[in-house]
This record gives sequence, structure tokens and C-alpha cells, in this order.
Amino acid sequence: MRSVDDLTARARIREAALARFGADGVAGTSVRAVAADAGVSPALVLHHFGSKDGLRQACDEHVLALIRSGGEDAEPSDLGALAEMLDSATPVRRYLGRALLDGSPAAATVFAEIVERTERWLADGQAQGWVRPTEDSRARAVTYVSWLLAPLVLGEQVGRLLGGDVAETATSVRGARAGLEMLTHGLFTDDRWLTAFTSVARTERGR
Amino acid sequence: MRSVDDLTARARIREAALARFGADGVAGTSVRAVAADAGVSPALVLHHFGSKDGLRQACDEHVLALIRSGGEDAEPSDLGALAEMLDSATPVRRYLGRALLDGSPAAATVFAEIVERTERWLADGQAQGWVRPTEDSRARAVTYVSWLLAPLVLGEQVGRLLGGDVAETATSVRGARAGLEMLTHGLFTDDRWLTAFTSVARTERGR
DNA sequence: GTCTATATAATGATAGAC
DNA sequence: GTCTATCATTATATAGAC
Repeated sequence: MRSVDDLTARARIREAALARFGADGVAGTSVRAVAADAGVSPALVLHHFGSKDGLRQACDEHVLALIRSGGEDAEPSDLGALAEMLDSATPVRRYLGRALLDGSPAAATVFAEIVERTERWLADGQAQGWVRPTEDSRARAVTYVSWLLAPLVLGEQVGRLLGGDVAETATSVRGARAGLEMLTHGLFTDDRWLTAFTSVARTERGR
Repeated sequence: MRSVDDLTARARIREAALARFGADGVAGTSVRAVAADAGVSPALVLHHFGSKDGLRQACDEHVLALIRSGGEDAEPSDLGALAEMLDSATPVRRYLGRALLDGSPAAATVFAEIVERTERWLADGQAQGWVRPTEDSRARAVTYVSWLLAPLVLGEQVGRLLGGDVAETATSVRGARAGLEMLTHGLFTDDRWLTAFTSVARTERGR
């Protein structure tokens, strides 16, 4: 693991901004705070990135590159390489969570790309017989990804209720196991909620 | 539906703050902006709520009361009364999403209460035979709730990829249906991911 | 590349009239 | 209850020396 002062000042600033933006949000973070964390003057931050928004964009692009590098090779979007990358880098996880909520362009791209990969992955599985068929494969992929990313945004809440620290390995293992259980055996033993919902949706559409 | 100017100034300010806080975050919202939306002077906002943080607390409590009123009577925490309430009030949804991410006390309470209700609901279902048994009912309830609330936080992303407007009825119906499908029939046809994960988790713990 | 010093605008909050 | 006027602080951003 490389230490902090191995980085150039520019990279150190970006790293500090990523952490701050993730923790307090972009609006809740001042250039001064980032500069202090990075051990430089506020002016240097703006010298390198032009403006606060420029700094935000640089963080966006950095995270986007990270996500892309950590998933294109391995099997797409299951709980594999991507989850591992996110699990090892808490600041990135937090930043991405906030970016998804704030709706930055890069976050939208990340989400769309993960959905794309997931949809292909599920289609492969369906062809090979280990994924159940569905009428609306797009909606399934989107919903699956939103479930996959949910702990990323709700991590603090999940962590508190599951005992350990947020994103502590033991904690996330409990959640992931419970999730996989529901995804393989299902949660309900019969169709009652599915049929109930379908009829409600029909009524809704028909009125 | 009651119109905006039926409300007292105090309520109008709170309503405006809820919307702004939800859209731009607390840090990204100025007292002046809230005052402008509510059609009052900035000073009046602080007169009624003491400080910006007081205003935030008032919003928290209001949302907490809303959630409690919209779920205690009906069947707890399935896609029923709660989902309906959230579906009809976009500003509340957005506010709650941000509050969950920011980790306000009220948001933590909301999350914990929903998990509590859900766990009881699932236990009932298990006793009556329409919910599958599990080893870790707590983790399952937490994970289920995080999935239930995922579209709330990732709504913008989900909406964009599913075509329609965010939280448009037709759009959310597609996602909800896909989710229920996975929860009743399961997503995978065999144990491959569950066993793979279990063995990985064992290795992780053993080292 | 990095700093100090500073301009300029916006922010949360207060005082006091009505 | 509601306003106008204002203060003190903090914000982003720039200028220019080193």
C-alpha cells in the first residue's frame, strides 16, 4: 500500500477532496478544508483544478476510471471484482453514494454501465440455465443493480443495525448472505404478493 | 388537495425547506432560498425556527411523524401503505433519501422502526408458512428494507434507465414487479453463488 | 508549483421598527 | 408575526511574489 506523501500534491488534493466530498457532500465542503487535509494552501487547490467545480469533476472522472478498471476484466457485476474494489476503498464508496444521489453525470454513467454489464451477465446466465427467465429483463437488471448498490448509500444505517462498524467485513457478510439467500431460494413461498401487486397495477392502469 | 396558501407561514416555510433540503441537500440550501420559496423574509425563517439547524430538525420531526402515521395501522412495511405514502409525496421521498445518507437522528430512527416492523412481519409470515425460514432473521430484515428503500435513494438513476420520469407510476411499477418476481421465484436457479459466497466468507474468516 | 495577501460575494444570525 | 437593515463570518476566487 502506497503511503500518502508518495503522491504528488495534485493527487493528494484530489484524494482529500474525494474523502471530504464523500463525507460531507460537495456543498458541505470548503476548498479550505480540502487544502488543510492535503497540507497545502487553498490557492494551490484552485491553481490545479481551476475551481471547486473543477475539483469535483476531477473526482468524478477518477472514480469513473476506478470503477471501469475494477470490473471490465472479471465476470461482470456480480458480487465479484466490483464489490471487492468498493469494499476496500471506503472513501470511494461514500463518494459514489453521494454522487448517485446528487445525480452527477459521472455517477449516471457508472450506474448505466453497471446495469448494462449486469443485463448481459443475467442474459448469459439465462441462456446457460442458472438464471430464471423474465418478461422485463431491463427492469430486472436495473432493480438488481439498485439492490446491489443499496448498502453503498444506506451503509451507515445497515451497519448500525447489524452491529459492527459500517462496512466491517463481518457485518457486510451477514447482509450479503441474507441477500443471496433471498435471490436463490426466494423470500416468499407463494405468489400472494406478486399476484396482489399485479392486480393492483392493472387497476391503476385501467382507471 | 389543499393549496399552498392555506398553510400558516410557519408550515409554508417548513414545506419549502423540506423540498429544498431534499433537492439540494441541507448544506447546499441557504435560509434565503427557503424564505424566497415560502414568500417570506429570511428573518422570519429564523424567528420561527431559531436557526438553520432548528429548521432541519423541524423537517426531520415532520417526516418522522408522516412515516409513523402512514404505516402503523396497515400491514407493516410490505409494499403497502408506506410505499403509497412515499409514492405520493416526492419531496418527502427525496428528503428522506438524503437524510438516510447524511445520517440524521430522525432518519436512523425511521430506518430502525421500519426494520423492526419488517422483522415482525416476516416472522409472522414465517409462522404462517408464506415466508421461508432463515438463520439470520435480523440480517434478512435489514437487507430487505435496504432493498425496499433503494429506489428511494437511487430513484433518479432508476427512473432514467427505465424510461419514464423519476417515480412515474408506470416506471416504478416495472421496477417493483421485477423486484417481487425475484423475491417470490428467486433470481438464480441453483446454489452456485450462495455456496461460492459461503466458502469465500469462511476463507476470509479463517485467515 | 507553491505561497501570502486580498477582493468580492454570499452566508447565518441579530437588532429593532411596525 | 413580519418586516428592513445590518453585522460578523465564511466562502470562492484572483493577483502577484518567490
